[in-house]
Amino acid sequence: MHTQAQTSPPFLDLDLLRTLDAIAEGGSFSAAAEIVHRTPSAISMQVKRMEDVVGRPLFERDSRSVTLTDDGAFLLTHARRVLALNRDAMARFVTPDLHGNVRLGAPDDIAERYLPRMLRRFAETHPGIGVVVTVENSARMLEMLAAGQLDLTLANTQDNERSLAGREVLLQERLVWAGAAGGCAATRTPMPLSAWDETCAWRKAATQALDRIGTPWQITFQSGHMAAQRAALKADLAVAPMPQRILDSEISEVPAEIGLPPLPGYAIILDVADDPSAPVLAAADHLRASFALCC
Amino acid sequence: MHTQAQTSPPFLDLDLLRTLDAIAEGGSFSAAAEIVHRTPSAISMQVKRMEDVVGRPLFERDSRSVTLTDDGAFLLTHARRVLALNRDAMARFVTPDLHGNVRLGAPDDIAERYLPRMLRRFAETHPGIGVVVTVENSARMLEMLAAGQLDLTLANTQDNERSLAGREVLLQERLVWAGAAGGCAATRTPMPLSAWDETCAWRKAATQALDRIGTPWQITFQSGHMAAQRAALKADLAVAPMPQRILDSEISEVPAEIGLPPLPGYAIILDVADDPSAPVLAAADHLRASFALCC
DNA sequence: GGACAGCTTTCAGGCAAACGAATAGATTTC
DNA sequence: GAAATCTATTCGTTTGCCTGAAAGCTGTCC
Repeated sequence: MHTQAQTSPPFLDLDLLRTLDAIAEGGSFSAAAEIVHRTPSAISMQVKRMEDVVGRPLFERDSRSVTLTDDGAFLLTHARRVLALNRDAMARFVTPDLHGNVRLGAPDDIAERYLPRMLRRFAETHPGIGVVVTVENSARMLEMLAAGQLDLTLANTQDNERSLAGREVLLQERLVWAGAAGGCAATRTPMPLSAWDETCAWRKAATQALDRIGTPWQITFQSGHMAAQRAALKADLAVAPMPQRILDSEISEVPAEIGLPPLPGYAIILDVADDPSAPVLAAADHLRASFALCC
Repeated sequence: MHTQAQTSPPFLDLDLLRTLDAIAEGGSFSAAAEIVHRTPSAISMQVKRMEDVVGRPLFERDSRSVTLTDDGAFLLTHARRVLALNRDAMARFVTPDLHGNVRLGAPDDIAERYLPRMLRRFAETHPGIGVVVTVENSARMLEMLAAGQLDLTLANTQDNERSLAGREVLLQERLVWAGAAGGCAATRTPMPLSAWDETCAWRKAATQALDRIGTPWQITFQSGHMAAQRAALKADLAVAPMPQRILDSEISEVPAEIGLPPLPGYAIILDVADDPSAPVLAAADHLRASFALCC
């Protein structure tokens, strides 16, 4: 017997997942074949094996080109997570004694909520690399990156086509109207808003949405610190556009009955300076892996 | 040439990682062979291949038994993450159209910090299953489970033999004395403690440890909400027994010089009602996978 | 001390996967 | 409209991994 006992779940080998990723990247089986250094026939058979394991088609064959099915797309995001995780782990062995400093920028909501965890694990895999974190607003950090003052940076941005063009997206998420649980700030006129400064992507999204439906608003609280923003919301001083994930027992989404306009999504992007050093590349890979997992 | 081009990083196939996990679980190559339904010789060769890829020994051979090296242990945690991620993704295909509701209980520190992420990914893999979360203290939730008001629950407990007997442990962690970074609350007499109510496993562990060395203490802050606890710590109002993972830039471990007694570990357990439905089993599996990943 | 029972490892066969070449289909090109 | 060129797939051949048997090793039992 060579079939897996049904006690252990089926699994797709990394080899197959890498092929899936290559197909998505290259756009065709033959392009993928070059990427993974195999023949097109091998790709074809690997795809067949994958479809066999999951029991569902992963591609729609147009006899000219192939496109991912929903199941294929799902498996692709899974594949990318696993591959990033793998790269991250292998870094410990292939680049054992990488040394140097990495200057990383991050907006404070990310710096506060995600970076501690992520950088702790990075220190495990890359003990020789020091990370210097600069916390500023997203626009300022992109400037610093361009000016050579940062090696790589995370940033928040709106998730429309124009903003994301050519950018590497780590996370996309819906913005919601957040306010004190049970609070009434959203019912006041003009509506009190808490926000970062004018460059903030969330602020722009919120004010544009309000202007579109003609709701008057007013910035009543402005701070560059997430903690201060949260305090303002908890005190019911204002409402604010926030990523869904910051909601907790004290800060909740403003009920739909209030009639606030829907907010667009936003994205966290990763931007790396030109001609990055090996430590910078390692840090970038680690961030990719961490975000792929922890969202 | 069949060696990987150096452009693409080396990788260990899931097959090999599963073997590594099986060795750790079984304690020997031959035990692992039974687990993965292979012969001992295959295990031996797989290990050799793994060591070849990473370029370092993963096991120390005692000629009687094998023990993991540091590199091996590192790779094992990586392997378990990847395997859990895989099981989770495969659930979409092996249990395609599961429908129903799951009533899940969780203490608020877990509900606030972990569940949002975990449940979002669960919704991806099991779109037909709705999850209703109840947040209460751990003791109350075990009662509700016994009363049939919950289908499964997470709970905090001390990690001694008696508490864990027959329980499924998802996470074990050290408790530390947490206080404001640079704060002095721990030096006051009696020592001000922040804690949950009397049923809380952490509180019991802390007060017992203090009583044992005769340090006077006093509960100066009591709340059923994690956020409120954190606020009390940040304000240097009190110290509290906390899992290590909640430490951040504002809340840090009380320095050893203060002389506080060592705290026991604690555990997060998963308890499932008798005769669970298929959706409940799927949710339980997802929680297992998520916890294996996120710590 | 010798036989045994564990363990890991090595060494010959079998089988599944990848290669290379050829096939089939569809769009582009002149 | 026919050749050219791009796809994905199928057909034999070769390579790599697993199996099974046998060997080396080290403690244990009688």
